[in-house]
Amino acid sequence: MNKRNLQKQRIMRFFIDAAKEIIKTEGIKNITARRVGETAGYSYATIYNYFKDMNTLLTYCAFDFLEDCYEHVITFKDDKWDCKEQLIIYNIEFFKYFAENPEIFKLVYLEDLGKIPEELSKRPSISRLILDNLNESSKKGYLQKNSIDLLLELMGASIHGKLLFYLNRPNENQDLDFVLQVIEKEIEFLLNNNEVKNYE
Amino acid sequence: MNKRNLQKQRIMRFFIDAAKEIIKTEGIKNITARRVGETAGYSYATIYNYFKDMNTLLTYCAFDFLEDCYEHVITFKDDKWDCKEQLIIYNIEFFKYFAENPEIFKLVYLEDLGKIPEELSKRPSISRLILDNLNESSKKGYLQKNSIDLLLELMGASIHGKLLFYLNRPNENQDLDFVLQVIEKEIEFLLNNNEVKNYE
DNA sequence: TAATTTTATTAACATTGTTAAGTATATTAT
DNA sequence: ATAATATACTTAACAATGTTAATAAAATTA
Repeated sequence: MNKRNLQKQRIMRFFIDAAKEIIKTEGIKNITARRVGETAGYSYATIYNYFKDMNTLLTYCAFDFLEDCYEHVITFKDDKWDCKEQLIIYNIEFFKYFAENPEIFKLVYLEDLGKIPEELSKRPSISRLILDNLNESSKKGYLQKNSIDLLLELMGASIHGKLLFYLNRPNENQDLDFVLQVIEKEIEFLLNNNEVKNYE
Repeated sequence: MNKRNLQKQRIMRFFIDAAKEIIKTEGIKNITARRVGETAGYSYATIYNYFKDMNTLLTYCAFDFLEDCYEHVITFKDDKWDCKEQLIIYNIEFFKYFAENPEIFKLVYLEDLGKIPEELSKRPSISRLILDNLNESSKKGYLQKNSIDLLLELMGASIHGKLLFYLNRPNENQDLDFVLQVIEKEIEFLLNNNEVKNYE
């Protein structure tokens, strides 16, 4: 019976959207089953008819946010850019998305969500976007082909590490624009220094 | 009255050690005021005579663990190593410390500890250790002097990002030895590719 | 319309961090 | 040494939380 399923998906969506809204405004620490229920227009206990527990609901939110992030970044894809510039833009916009939504970062990357439902694991990923770019950059001679994997891993780890420091170290109080500049410089450093020497 | 203070420090230590033990064994999610009190040999309410709240106690634990981590890493300092090898060893041992103690990583880097008491902010830091090494590596010609800051930042962000993925992605189930190899390769990549050309 | 299944709510429970009130212990003054 | 006082600790209580069970309401089917 497919109608059943559609209706179920819709109600789930109410709860997910309610939870996302609360996370963005009140923060991950202040989300409660009761608040989600109220915002969604249901009793708090109804959540448990649709999600095993709060953690499961939060996991849905996390993957939803990841998709939102992808949508944000892909907005800045433009063929007018040279692929090195494009790579920098991807990284900067990715960083900005979470820098402007600290609570989303906390949910997606810092929260212990436990086992992830398989259905959620396969979605369009930014990692793929960067990989494609690195392949193109390699063709253009910005880096050696056998460095692609290493650079993908290195850039990914680095930008997440930076976000971790930027968002979880209230004392240090880093300036966003400065961090963005550092990101740009690092990427230029990584590509320039591994440029294929054509004259060899 | 200094005796008072000494006694106070001692009781605080009981609670801190109790909390650290619980975090290591039961995990950060399963620590409760009541358990800490019991393990320390006091009532749970006594904690509040020594710490403003649980978060403050956890913050003390976090900085204590950071010191333990430093102690662990410094163990592997040895003049027999070339400074590039030494740099790899520092990074690998740092990674291993948290890889073997996931709950410590969660507390130190992922937990939202709020404002950090000033007294805790100044401790021997691994970042300093790496910086010294990079300066030495630069003298030996493994990298250019004006790349030191960038590499320090890049390596630091990268290794924390890797830890984040390694410890918070139970589905992906990465192999520790493989990650350690990647770390080694990345450092070699970063130093080799920026070697100062002496013949220029 | 009656019977049944599905969906949602209310009430209750155990656990949590934290506080206030009270009790024991140690310190000081006489 | 004993009374007065300050310090250290505990017990009891509170409100908030996630979750479940019992119950009511609504929708579907017969």
